Amino acid sequence: MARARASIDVFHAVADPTRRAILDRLHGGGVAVAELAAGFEMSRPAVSKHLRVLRDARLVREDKEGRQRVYRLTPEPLRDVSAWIESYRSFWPASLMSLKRHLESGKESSR
Amino acid sequence: MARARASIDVFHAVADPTRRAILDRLHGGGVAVAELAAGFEMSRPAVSKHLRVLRDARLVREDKEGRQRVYRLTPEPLRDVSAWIESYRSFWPASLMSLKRHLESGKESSR
DNA sequence: AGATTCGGTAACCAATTGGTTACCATTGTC
DNA sequence: GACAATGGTAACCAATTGGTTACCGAATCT
Repeated sequence: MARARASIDVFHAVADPTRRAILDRLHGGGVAVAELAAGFEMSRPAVSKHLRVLRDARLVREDKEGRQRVYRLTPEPLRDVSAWIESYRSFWPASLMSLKRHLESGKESSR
Repeated sequence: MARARASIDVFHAVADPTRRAILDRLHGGGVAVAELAAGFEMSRPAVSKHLRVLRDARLVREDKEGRQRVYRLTPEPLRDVSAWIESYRSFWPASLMSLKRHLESGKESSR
């Protein structure tokens, strides 16, 4: 809710498998376009267009480094998706437990 | 991972704002098609088509009751989306805490 | 049985999507 | 300065989407 229209359309951006693959690929750190595109079957401009959608959705950031453009994850907008799903969590309580345990294992002793 | 191709395409199903609205509308319990459609600007067949997509994605169930079809939420496939987003959570740690607190307040004393 | 209601599907249409090739601006190298 | 590398954008195209109207089957009510 902080920055009003922060996300142009995160749900739409994330709906495409290629775009999710791009995000997944960026998970390990910044990647330049050429290197990114090399990992896909499609042409470089096609990847560029996907990157644009991701940029518009604020899911990635573009850093100009020399003559390359390095793309990096900025997945904060996914919070919107997560928040929306949150209200459906009550329908699968089992997963609640495992998530809780997951969080617990990260923090150890809180309560 | 359990049932292999359980979801035809949850991400796609959820990408459309109307379909999300339908799911939200179903949040309170089962609703028949006519009543559902009344809540939207578009025609009844248009809603029917959205329902089909949601059905294919296993996000809703259709119960025939008399001559009505009552639709109900079966949002388990959203777990796939949630799981995918999970790996990006590390990028916004603040939310981790609040979620944990949210879970804690719901269960109170576990272990 | 006949009429009515409920809702899925078919046929169709305009707009959008995801891909292509061609072109261009910018940056780095010789 | 000339040339190569990098990558965004334009123009175009086929396939998909989201909507419409028309039709039809199934269930309910006289």
